[in-house]
Amino acid sequence: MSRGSEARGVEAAAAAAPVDELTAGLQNRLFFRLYQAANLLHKTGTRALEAHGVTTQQWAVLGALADPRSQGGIAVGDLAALLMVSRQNLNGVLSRLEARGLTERVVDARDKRSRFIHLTEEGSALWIAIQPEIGAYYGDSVTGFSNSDLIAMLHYLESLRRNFVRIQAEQGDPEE
Amino acid sequence: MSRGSEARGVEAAAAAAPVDELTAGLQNRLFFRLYQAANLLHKTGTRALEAHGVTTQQWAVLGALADPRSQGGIAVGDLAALLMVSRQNLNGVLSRLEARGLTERVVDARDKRSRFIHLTEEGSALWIAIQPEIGAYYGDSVTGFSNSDLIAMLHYLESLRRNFVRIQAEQGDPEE
DNA sequence: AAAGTTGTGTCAACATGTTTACGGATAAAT
DNA sequence: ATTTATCCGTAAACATGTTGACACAACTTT
Repeated sequence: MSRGSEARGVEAAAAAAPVDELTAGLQNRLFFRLYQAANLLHKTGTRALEAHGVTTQQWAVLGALADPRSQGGIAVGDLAALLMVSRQNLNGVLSRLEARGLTERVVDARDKRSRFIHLTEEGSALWIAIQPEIGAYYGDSVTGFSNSDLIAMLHYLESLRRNFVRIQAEQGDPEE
Repeated sequence: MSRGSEARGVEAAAAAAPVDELTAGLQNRLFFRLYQAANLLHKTGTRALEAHGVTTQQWAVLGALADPRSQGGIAVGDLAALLMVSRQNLNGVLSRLEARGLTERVVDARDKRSRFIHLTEEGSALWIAIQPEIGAYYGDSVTGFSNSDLIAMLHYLESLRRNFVRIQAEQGDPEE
């Protein structure tokens, strides 16, 4: 999380550290960049769709609901797990989307405890309408990336995510 | 932001899209993974340092202040720019750190408008004390990554970040 | 049938982020 | 010297995230 450690160097090989200085420096910079990139993703992404009043978090939800795998709706708990977000937080986002008439909660006939979230007509229309803007924003954000670069970075992010999920389980996450 | 588009396929080459389906699908998945990874970073990272009551955002700040380049303090505006965060938000984090006696605001002698933020003795001690935990957490998060992998991913994140910064400027960011 | 488990919704407290806006102090420019 | 610009702090309103705790309905198990 700190800015690099290039300027350290002096006490390089001291105290038999668990990882060497090079690796530690790379890790520090990697996580700091991830932190910066995440902040900028939400800031610039939300601003890119400002005209539609949709935040990055909201299109993550809309996108998940528009996915073919969510045909007929997706349960709240499953959606929260997919987005890696708490149920309480998701509820807030869903409330705002519902207030705009973009999503609905429908009680499952088989298991009446479960609510299936799905897009309304308006939600579907909005999702389709904002695709060009989303595409333009994505394209702009990965300027200079070839498909190979996209695949490589996707792979790294997926590895990182999997490690995070494992850590979360090891930390005894209640939602696991 | 949506879950992949592997299940689309049917209307593949329709409407002369600006980018092909493959690229669009990769971008969708890339940003969704980034969103997930960012959420998990804060959740698992903050929990990893729960015993010290330090959040990921707070160690980003502490790390920046502990950096040799911040010797003698760093101006609030510069720190906000470094963290890619608004001045108003940074103020809140700094207030909490100050309340715990970890950081201080010192008026610059040359430019009395400017406040130099720097670590207190306690802040420095805490930063040093949590290094093992941070290192362990980082190492755990990048399990399976070689140094080459770290460098490659760091490079991709840096490219992405640079694109975000450019977009932010194009969007007419007031803080630019 | 009674007891336990599960899925949701909600409330509260907190930390993090954004935006717009204003005020005060100081520096820089005319 | 007066205007102008810059840096900082603060306030307010909002969206996003966390946690813990409770309540209710409904499914499952005994």
